[in-house]
Amino acid sequence: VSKQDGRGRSVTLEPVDDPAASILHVDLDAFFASVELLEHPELRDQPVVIGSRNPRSVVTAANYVARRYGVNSAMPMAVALRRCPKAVVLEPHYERYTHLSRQVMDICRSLTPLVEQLSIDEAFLDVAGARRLLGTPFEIATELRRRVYAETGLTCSVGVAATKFVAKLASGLSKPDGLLVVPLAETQSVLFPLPITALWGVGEKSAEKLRRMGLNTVGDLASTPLSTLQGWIGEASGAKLHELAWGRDPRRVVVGHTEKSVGHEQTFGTDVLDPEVIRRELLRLSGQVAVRLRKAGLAGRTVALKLRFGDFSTITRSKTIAEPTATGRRIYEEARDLFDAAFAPGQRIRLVGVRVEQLSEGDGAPSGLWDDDEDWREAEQTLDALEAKFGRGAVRPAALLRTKTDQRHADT
DNA sequence: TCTGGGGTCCTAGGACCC
DNA sequence: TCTGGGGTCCTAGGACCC
Repeated sequence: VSKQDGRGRSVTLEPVDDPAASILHVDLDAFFASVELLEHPELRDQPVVIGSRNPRSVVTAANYVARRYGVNSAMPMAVALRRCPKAVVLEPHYERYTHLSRQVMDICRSLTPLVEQLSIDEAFLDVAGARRLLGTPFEIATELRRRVYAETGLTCSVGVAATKFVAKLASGLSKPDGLLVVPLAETQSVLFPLPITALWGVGEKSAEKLRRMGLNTVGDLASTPLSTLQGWIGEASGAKLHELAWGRDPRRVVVGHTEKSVGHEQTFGTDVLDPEVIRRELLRLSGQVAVRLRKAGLAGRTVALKLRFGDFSTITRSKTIAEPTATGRRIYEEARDLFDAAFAPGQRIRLVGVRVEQLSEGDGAPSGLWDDDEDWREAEQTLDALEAKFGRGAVRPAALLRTKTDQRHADT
């Protein structure tokens, strides 16, 4: 079968099989947009863009009709609407996406336990052990695509190869609604003609650097001596890219995934000059981060603050503390101190973010007294108000917690 | 009408230790 | 007597991915 991909290139799809190619990469097509179209089938042939209405928003997803106008994810909404004024803009509904994502992942897991979820709309499957029960990887991929469509109404693309990287590449080449098997023996002939940006980890900056060195295709990169490459782009990146260019990728499909950091950030509708507004936002973000940490049973030792200024320049400041924490109060205190040290009056703040790193399985969260997150938030707000009145450090959180608990007992 | 929010990984310098 | 090499941790910045 021969068909066109999203960029008008011709892609050949063959029902080939190769025992060495047992890794599947599943990728839902234009996921958020496709989900919204399930609810609005009448818009199917119109350009549809997902994003919020606020003036600083970006495109989170675009259907294939909109992409023909040059509209893509991460593009400022203003630019997207300039390119495609007739685009229908729909607000995102994350609960729907999460729900459908779960359905699709369940279908994957019914085929093999070796499923590694990469993001909300992507997963790797290793079907080496499923061959005798379910058939060749090609047959399994076909069945997977059939079931995803039958059970959710969504189309997906699947790449099949011997490695994760090539499988992911293959799903991208087959998009939308495609299936592409790259047998081990054909890996290099598929890889070498592709532009260097096809390599996982080569974005615009690296591509520009490599092009200046005369490298335009994956094949060019493969034939560059490793040490030369490392001299240009660094030890680790050089080695990794060189391996990928030859189609070598030792990463296995792993089922569990441990988070390394948890964070939240917020861009203001208009830049903020008042540091008190920033501190309030820091308190809110710290609380959100803490809630997520406690829900995951985690605590962290490093608190990182992120500030983006009116001119879009961005700084980060971080502080590592001795004991892991998962309380909004503690996270906020560090974030606020970092902010106070970094902020100079007159600066316009566009974005503020809080992230907690160096996570461990945490008894950093005091449990028992306050395991209810609503109570936490309320306590933190109360504390904030008291500090505003009596000054920082004038209120002992422990005392407040006790008072609050006593009061609840009294109410009961 | 110019730039979201969630992340991961790498680099590089300095402090510190053996 | 003027300065090695290996390792870890911390901090800041940046590229990249979805």
